[in-house]
Formats: sequence, structure tokens, C-alpha cells
Amino acid sequence: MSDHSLNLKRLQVARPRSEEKQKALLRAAIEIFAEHGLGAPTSAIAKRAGVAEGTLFRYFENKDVLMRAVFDHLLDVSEQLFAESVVKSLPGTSQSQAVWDAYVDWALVNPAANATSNKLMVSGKLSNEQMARGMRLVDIAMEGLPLVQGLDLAHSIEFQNAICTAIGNAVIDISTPRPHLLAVYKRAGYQAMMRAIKTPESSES
Amino acid sequence: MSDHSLNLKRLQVARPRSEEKQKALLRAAIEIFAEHGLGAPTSAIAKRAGVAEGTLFRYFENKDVLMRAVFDHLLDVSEQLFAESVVKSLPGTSQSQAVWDAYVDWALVNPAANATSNKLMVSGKLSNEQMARGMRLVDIAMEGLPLVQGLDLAHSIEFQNAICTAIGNAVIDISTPRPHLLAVYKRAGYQAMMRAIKTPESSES
Amino acid sequence: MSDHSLNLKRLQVARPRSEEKQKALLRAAIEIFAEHGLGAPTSAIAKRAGVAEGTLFRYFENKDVLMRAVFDHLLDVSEQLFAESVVKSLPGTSQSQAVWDAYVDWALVNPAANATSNKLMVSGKLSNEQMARGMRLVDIAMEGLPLVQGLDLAHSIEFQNAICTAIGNAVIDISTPRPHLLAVYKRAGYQAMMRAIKTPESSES
Amino acid sequence: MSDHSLNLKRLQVARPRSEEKQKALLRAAIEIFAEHGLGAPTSAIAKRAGVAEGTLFRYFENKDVLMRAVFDHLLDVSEQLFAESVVKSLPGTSQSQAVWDAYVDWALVNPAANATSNKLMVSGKLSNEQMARGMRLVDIAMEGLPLVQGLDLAHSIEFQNAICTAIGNAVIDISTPRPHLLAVYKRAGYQAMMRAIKTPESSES
DNA sequence: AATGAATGAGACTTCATTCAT
DNA sequence: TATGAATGAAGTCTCATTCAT
Repeated sequence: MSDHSLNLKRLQVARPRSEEKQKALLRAAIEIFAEHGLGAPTSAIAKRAGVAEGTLFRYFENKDVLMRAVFDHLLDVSEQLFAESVVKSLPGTSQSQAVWDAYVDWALVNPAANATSNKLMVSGKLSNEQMARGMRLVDIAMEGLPLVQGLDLAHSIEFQNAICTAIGNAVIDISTPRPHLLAVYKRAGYQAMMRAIKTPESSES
Repeated sequence: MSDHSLNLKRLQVARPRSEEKQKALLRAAIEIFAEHGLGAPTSAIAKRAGVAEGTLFRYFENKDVLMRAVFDHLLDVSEQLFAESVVKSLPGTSQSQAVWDAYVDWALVNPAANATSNKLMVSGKLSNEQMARGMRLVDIAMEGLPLVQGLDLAHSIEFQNAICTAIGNAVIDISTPRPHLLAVYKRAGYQAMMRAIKTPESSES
Repeated sequence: MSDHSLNLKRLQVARPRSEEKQKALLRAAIEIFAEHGLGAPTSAIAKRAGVAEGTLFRYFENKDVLMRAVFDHLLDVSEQLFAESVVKSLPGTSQSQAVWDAYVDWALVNPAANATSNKLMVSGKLSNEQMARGMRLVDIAMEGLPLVQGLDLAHSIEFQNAICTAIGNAVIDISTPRPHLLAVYKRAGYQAMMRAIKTPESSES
Repeated sequence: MSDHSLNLKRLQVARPRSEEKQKALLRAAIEIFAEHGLGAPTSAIAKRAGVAEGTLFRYFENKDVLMRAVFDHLLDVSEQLFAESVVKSLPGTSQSQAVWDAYVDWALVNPAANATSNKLMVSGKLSNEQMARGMRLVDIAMEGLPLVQGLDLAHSIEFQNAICTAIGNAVIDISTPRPHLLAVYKRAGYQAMMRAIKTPESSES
């Protein structure tokens, strides 16, 4: 009996055999979600990935699991991106600017990934762990920036993260349809962000 | 009892199309969309509004029309809000701060409206006219703010609107789950916004 | 107050159940059924008739009743048509040709009536009495024609009615989209019909 | 067990799209449309075919496509019927009579097919290609019949097709409820048709 | 393990009919 | 009596998921 139920369980649980197919499905999901929203049919994702409709469910138990896997995958990419950007940063630029550039550039080169990431963030489908992981990533990206003052520490970090992320996304949003202005907006956006979080000495005088 | 013309008008229609029901449907749609996303069934909206499923379609030809009507309604409210906020602004505060306060306060008091508005903005269901109207509203809200420099005029307005809107929404997003910090974040957010768009040159003097 | 209500009351009484509205509804139903099939919404009929949706159901208990009323109305018209056509028939033409001409001409002048009549005939919505009445009308129209031979009487009548009706409708069907050929087809059709029912023996003599 | 190539073919598809189900759906549609009209629900067709409601739409994109497929199927059958009837025609009978007999017999044996075909012809749901194909079939069936005179060629063919089709359908209509009279009506109908289109020499004398 | 046919719940929408005015 | 707003059953079609092959 126990043997039996174990067997069934094993059959039901997604047992990916090919890493390649899993990647193809994630890539396809990112594209399809970006193009048609999270309500797009799983069959469209399977087709884009070049696999059968049913195959998707051998790799991802159901659509919600797929969505969360997509988000995890995008965070993996982002984390690696940030790590690399710091290492590669040019001597003349600060670490924060290296991360900023890397993030904005990546979003412009991977518009589907950026779009799907944003859709997932507001979908209500992510787990608390994933939300936390997302925030941690922002924490890391913000490392090295001077903290805005006038708030206690916890609130200050939270606040600064929110502001900086928002400005970054805003720059990406307006640059996406006008790639020729990317350099201008990227620079201006970075400066605006730095000013926004600069400690307001003058207000204390 | 009431005046004559009203009485006559009433007699001409069997049951007047109830303004109340239309409002109830819009309110219900705002709530349901906020809670369950734009993919929520129309039947849920009808039920929340306390009308039959078919009744929804007497007031709104189909779901897309309903969505656009919801957006128009929210813009109506926002426009009025901005107009009033300027009039009511306290002597000591600038116009821009009055609008800022009004916007943040409204979003916190009407979280569903704010959430649904955001969802609609990225839904791809709005008409070009509606997108334009949304941007015009932001233009109006930004009136009186000094323009960030270093960009030509058109790009500058665009850029500034994007940055300011983003910061505003960020403040709303982090304040929503922590209402007791609203005052702090609202103040800090306003200052951050003003710094972000401050002319760069002045900081070098 | 009493003055007022009395006035209104009188206005309502001055609008009795009107023969005119009933006729308008029948006319509208004929048109709408012809244009959009028997599945067309009753609301479209009411609108075409210039009355409210609910008013239709004060004149016709439900849609099936309306359909049957339409058919009865069309038979009324046909009966009168046949009666008049005999009276008016020119000296040189036989009675059968007079009826034939009247029928074909009428169908071409009233395409909607003809189309709706045909649709109703195959709708399965008519009562047995109505089907019988329809056949009786054909019997009357056929009066005076020599009976095809080689069949016993009952079958012969039945057969001849079917053939003649079919040829008549065929002529109408091909003439409707080509009104300029009406005269040609009408004549040729009549001759074909007369030949079709000519006693076979006579051709052998 | 079976031969190799079949086995290999089988392995490539999970479950082959069953020809049998498609046929069952077409058959069910023909029956249901005949019994309840073209407005009958697709769910009734699926149930009659013994498949789930959704399965119908895997085989036919939507109801209109199903209707057109039904018509194409019926024309396929008719074309084959006509071809066979000519081949099988007895030495003593003319080709035209063979076709006539085959058509009438077929309609009586397949009343649902005949009824549905007629409904589709007047439904306005068929494509122009299908209407043309239907007329071409009649042309073929009429081949070999002497053309009625007194009209120019084009109109003559059109006219004759209409008359002959009409008489054929009339015979079918009156025979269907009285199968024991089929032979009589079939014979009499054929003779009536031949007389109807016979060149009227006498009128020229 | 992979496939894709099959399933059926549920979405949106229509419309005959009822009923408050 | 006339009106037309309200109703909800029923229709078409979609799609996440299961399952036979």
C-alpha cells in the first residue's frame, strides 16, 4: 500500500529529465507572459518552447508553479548580473553606478524578462519567500549607497529601496520605446536618484 | 411632491436607468479587480454590485467597455481631487505639495482604486485617448514644479513626469501596508522628489 | 393634483390597445425574420415596430405565438390575393394563369413576406391547423387545373399541389435576384408547370 | 502485432485524432440539425456524438465551421452518389433517370441528411465556394437532359436547374411521410420533370 | 518520458420574458 | 396600457489539467 502511494506520488511530481527543455519552457513563458499577459494559455507556452502541451506539466506541476519558477529564474539571472557588474565595473565609476547601468541595460536588452518580472511582482501569485528574496536582491544592489537621513534605519532602507527601484523602473519604462535616448535618460536618471537620496543638509540649518 | 417636470419625466420611462446601479457596478469592479486582478469574472462583479449577471451588460456593453469605464471614472475622481487640493491648500504649503498630499492620501484611503488604476494602466485595454488623458492629468499635477535641466524641453517634461509619478507610487506602495508611517514617508517622499528634479547646477555653486 | 392625474389617466386611455401597433409588429416581424432569420431577437422586432420591448408581449403572448400570428397574417393576405386575382383576371387569360401571375408578382413585390413565409413553413413552429390551412389555400389556387392522371385522386391532388408549388417557388427564387428577367421566367415557368401536369396520355396520341 | 510502419506511426502520436470521432460528430450534427434546426446547441451535438462538449471544438473550430464541414461532407456523399448511379444505371434506363432515382432514394433513406442539407442551403452560413460547388453538382446531375428552349443558353440552364431541383425536392418532401408511395411518386415525378423541360414544339406551330 | 487528444468547469454574452413604474 | 430595466437560463467557446498511448 505504502509502496503504491509512493509510486503514484512519484509519477505525479514533476521529474524533469532534460535541463534543456526546462530552460526552453522558462524562456517561452517569459516571452509569452510579456506578450500576452499572465493569462496567456499554457498551450501557447508549450508551443513556443517546442514541446507538447502535456509536457509542460511534467516540468511544472501547474501554472502557478510555472509562474513562480519563472520569477525564481529571473532573480537568479539578476543576482548573477549584479555580481558581475560589480566585478566588471570600470575604475572611474562607483559601484552603485555600475549596478545601475547593468540593470538598465539588461532591462532594455531583455524587455520580455523585465515586463514579465513586473507582471509577476503585482500578480499576487508569488510566495512570501519570493517577495523577500526580491527585496534582498534590491538590498544588495543598494549596498554602498549613502543612506538617506531623517528616518530611523529600518525605515530608511525600505524607503530608499523603494525610491531607487521606482526611479530605475521609470527610466526603463520611458527608455524602452525610445532606445536612442537611453544614454541620456540613464545618466539623468542616475543623477536624479542620487540627488533624491542625498542627505538634505540644508533643511537642518 | 417634487416639481412638475421631474414628475413628467418619470412617467415617460418605466424604470429609470439607475445611476445608483451604475455606480455600484463601477465600485464593485474596482474592488474585484483590485482583489482578483482584471481576469476576475464579470459574474463576481455583478454579484458584488448586487445585480444579476445580465444586468452588468445593460450598463456596459462588454467587459472591455467596463474596464475603460472604470478607468474614466477613476480619472474623473483624480481630476476633481487635484482641482480641489489646489483650492484647499493651506497657506504655508506650495501647490505641488498640496497635490502630492492629496494624491498620496487618496491612494491610501482608496487602496482598491489605486490598485485597479495601476492594473488598468498596464493592461493594454485602454484606448489611446485614455492613455493621453492619463498623461495630461500628470502634466497638470506637475504644473508649477521647476523643470529638471540638462535635457531639451520635451524630454525633460517626459522624464520628470515619469520620475515624479514613480516616486509617488513608490511612497504609496510602501505606505499602504504601514499606515502609521504614512506621514513620515509622505514627507520624506516629497522632499526626495523635489531633490530629484532640482536643477543640478545649483548643487555645484 | 387630482387634475393632473386625471389628465394623465385620460392620456393613457386615449391610447387603447391599438390595431395599428399590432399591424406594425406583424410587419416588423416579417421584415426582421426575413432579414435575420427566425432566431432574430424579439427586441429587434419591437424596435423596428417602434414600440417598447415589453409591448410586443402584450400583443403576442410569446415568440411562438407571434410566429404563428405572422403566418396567419400572411395566409390572410394570400387568400385575399387569390380571390382578387380571379376577379381581376383579364379575359384572355385562364384563371390558373391569373393566380400564377398574382402569386409570382406578389412574392417579388414582397420579398420579405415570401422569405418569412418559407422560413416559417420549415420551422416546425406552426400548428397542424396552420399547415392544413396552407394546403387548403394551395388547393384553392389549383382549382380549375386539369388533374394529372395515372394516380388515384387523393394522391394526384397532393402530387400536383406539390409540383406546382415547387415550380412556383423556384421561379420566384431565381427571379428575385434578377428582376429584369421576371417576365421571361414567369412565362416560362407557367408553361413548364402546365406541361408538367399535362395528362401523360395526351402526349401519346 | 500489426505491421511495423503502423506501430512506428502510432508511437509518434499520443492518441491519434480519431477519424471515427470526427465522423460521429458530423453524423450527430446532421441528425440534430435535422431534428431541431441549425439553432440547436452544440452541446446537444456533442452529447449525441458521445463526446465531451469541448471535444467538438477540437475537431471544428466553431459552430460555423462545423456547419460548413457538414455541408461539404454532404456534397461529398452526393457527388459520389451521382457518379455511382451513372455507372450502375440499368441498360434500359437513361442516365438522367438513374441520377433521379439515386437522388430520391438517397434522400428517403437519409431524411436527416436531406433536411439538414436544405436548411444549410438557406442558412446564409455557407461560403460562396460552397454555393458554387452545390450548383456545379446540379449541373452535373442535369447533364444529358435536353435543354428547355425559348430562353438564351445561360438563363435556360439556370431555369432548368431550378425547375428540376424543385420538382425533385417536392417529390422527396411528399414521399418522406408516405414511404409506401415512393415508387409511384418517384415515377410520376420523373415524368413530370421531363415534360416540364420538354421543348414546346406545339407552341411554335 | 513524451505526447496531444480528451475533458468539463467556467468565462463571457445574448435574449425571451417578467415586472415595477 | 405602455414602457424598458431587470433577470437568469442557456449558448458558444476557452483552457488548465488528465490520461491513454
